[in-house]
Amino acid sequence: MTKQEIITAAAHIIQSEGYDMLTMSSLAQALDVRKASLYYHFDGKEKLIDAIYDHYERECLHLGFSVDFSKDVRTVFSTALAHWKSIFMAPSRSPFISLIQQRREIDERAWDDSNSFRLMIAGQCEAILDNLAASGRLRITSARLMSLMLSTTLYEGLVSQTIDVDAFVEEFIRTYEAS
Amino acid sequence: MTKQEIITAAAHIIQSEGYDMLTMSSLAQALDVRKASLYYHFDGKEKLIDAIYDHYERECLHLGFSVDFSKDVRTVFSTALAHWKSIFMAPSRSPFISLIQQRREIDERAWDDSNSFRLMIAGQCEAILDNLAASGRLRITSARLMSLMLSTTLYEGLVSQTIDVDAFVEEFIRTYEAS
Amino acid sequence: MTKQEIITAAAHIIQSEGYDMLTMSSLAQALDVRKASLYYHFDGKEKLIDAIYDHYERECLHLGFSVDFSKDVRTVFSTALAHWKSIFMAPSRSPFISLIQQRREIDERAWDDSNSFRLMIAGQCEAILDNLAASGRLRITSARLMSLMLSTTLYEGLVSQTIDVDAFVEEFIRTYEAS
Amino acid sequence: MTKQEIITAAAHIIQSEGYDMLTMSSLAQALDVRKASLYYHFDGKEKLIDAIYDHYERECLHLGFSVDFSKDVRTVFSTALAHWKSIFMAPSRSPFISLIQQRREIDERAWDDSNSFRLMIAGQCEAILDNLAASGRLRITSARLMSLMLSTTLYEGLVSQTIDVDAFVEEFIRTYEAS
DNA sequence: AATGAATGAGGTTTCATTCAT
DNA sequence: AATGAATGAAACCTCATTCAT
Repeated sequence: MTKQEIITAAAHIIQSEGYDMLTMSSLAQALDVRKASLYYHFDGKEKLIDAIYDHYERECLHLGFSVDFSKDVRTVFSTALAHWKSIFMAPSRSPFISLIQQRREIDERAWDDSNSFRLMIAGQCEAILDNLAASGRLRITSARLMSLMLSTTLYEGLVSQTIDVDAFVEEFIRTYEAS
Repeated sequence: MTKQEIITAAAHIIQSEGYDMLTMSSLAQALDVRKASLYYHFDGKEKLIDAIYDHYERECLHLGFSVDFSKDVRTVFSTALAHWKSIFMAPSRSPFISLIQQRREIDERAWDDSNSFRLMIAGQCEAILDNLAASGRLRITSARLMSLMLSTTLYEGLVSQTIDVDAFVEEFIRTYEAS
Repeated sequence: MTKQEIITAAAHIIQSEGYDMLTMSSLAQALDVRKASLYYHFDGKEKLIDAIYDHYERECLHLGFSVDFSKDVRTVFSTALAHWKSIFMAPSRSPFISLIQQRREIDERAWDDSNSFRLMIAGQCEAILDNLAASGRLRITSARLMSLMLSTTLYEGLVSQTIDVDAFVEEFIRTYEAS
Repeated sequence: MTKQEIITAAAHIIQSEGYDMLTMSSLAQALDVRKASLYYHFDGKEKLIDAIYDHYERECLHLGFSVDFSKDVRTVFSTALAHWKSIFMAPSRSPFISLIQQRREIDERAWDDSNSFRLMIAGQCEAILDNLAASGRLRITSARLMSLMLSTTLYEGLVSQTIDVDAFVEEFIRTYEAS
């Protein structure tokens, strides 16, 4: 059992059963070790939680991203969308998204991470809209305003899965693409 | 001490300290009664939580709303915004918003309520955009798409307070108002 | 079960099994209640220990004492000795003596209490020697020096029971009594 | 790391933090090794404690001592006092004194060692008083009684440091020296 | 000679709950 | 309507110890 495995198992419990169902007991059971063993690897629950944040922040918040704006509108968006999905929906990262959603209102750190994600998407949306509008491929009145709305909607769709982001983006393109 | 007072106190703890800090002990302390007294009013914690949902759902989800579309664009929006703010930010209701935000991923009921709010705003946004676009006062390509983005952004701004909704609406109007 | 009973039971465990054998479990067992019950009466082990000190300090450190110096030397000493024995050896107080002996080197409070007892005996010894020397019934060169030695020896004899205090006092009187 | 170093480190923890703060963990940390390593040297905590007693008993209880009674009173006492201080206050031995003080009421062995020290001082005091009284340099009624009080007071002063032994001895000499 | 990893036992504490009063 | 007293379960954590390497 490595620190890695413990962190992953803990994150999975948080995602599947909820933050307050993560106990040292449930975690030990999930890993098929005894409770005391966990304390060999982490100096208590709080440190473990910190390590979860540390791990996933390293994993998630430094993901590079580049778009080739010379490609057509649909390609630009689908590239970006694939990137975002790989962050928010990939099985290896979604436990973290679930964590910060659950704890946003309570943990400062979850709040900060949540905002980092928002700002990341917002910035990337703005870059895309700016570029595509400037090159006349998208008809958008205010790229700034639109990128706020677009990114908020995408973020919400990606994390809560109440919005079909593929359909939404498709409709967005159809609506704002320059004839 | 009435059921009402208990519910209110519980909701305040959830808002100010987080859902998992609501314990029968902390609640009793907040109300300055002994723990056992709470069991006279509620048959256990689960029933109490149910009662919190019951109470606030009655409070929040049946709030009527009517807009006089003959008024000018700015008035229509500011009326709607005032209404939404009264739901999401009024001290008497914000504890519930905090609750469903915290528990959205975990409690089915919080999830449902959260979606009800979303759908409510979405529907009202769509009605407004439809009407104002139809009467030529707003230049919007697709009222349906725009109301999804607008309502999502407003919802997010109202509950997380990371977006200045007043400034956002003002900019929205400036951008899409028909000259 | 009253706070009183808990304190007494705890002190008895400390005396008979040693300070570090006092656990919430052993205490609960001694009182034939469940561990959790103890927490109804005391907010944790530390507070319980504090309460033990509080209780016995109130019991022990305010014990009045008066000697009738008109009585003969032997009577004066045996009165005083009876008084000291009632403090250090009475079943109701000896657990506390045992506690402060065990913890003198570790707890500030035990150290302070231990010194209070020493000073109490020292003061009373000095008063006795002063008086009996002044009235010519005891031949003592320096009452101050002798009361330091006498009180230290008595204290040690009373708490550790390695010295037979009765025999010691008898010999002391025989040695220093004015012919 | 040698057995010696472990014993010394353990004794220092006992002295500075208290007997119950000596754990295999704290000891390993103090020595900057892993817990398991300690078990290479000692078959468990109990054996380690035994070794501590063994070591310091060998160190302390066989310390030779001789006084040249032909020297003057002050020299005799200051020689003896220097000897006792070297036992009780020397940095290399004081941890053991602290240990037996802390455990006197609990460990048989600490109790025995404590008494050995007492008896040692008592014997040496009696020898000194006997000799100096016999040679007329000290005016003492009963050397036996006085040596009990003197040794008890010295012992207490040396181990608890609540009595200034130098000043005490000086006053003792001034008081009982033959004019 | 040392240690990484694990563990059973037992420690302190908190939780929701009950029940007689 | 309220509460004093108690409790089983389960939380977090520490302890001494073992064992393969």
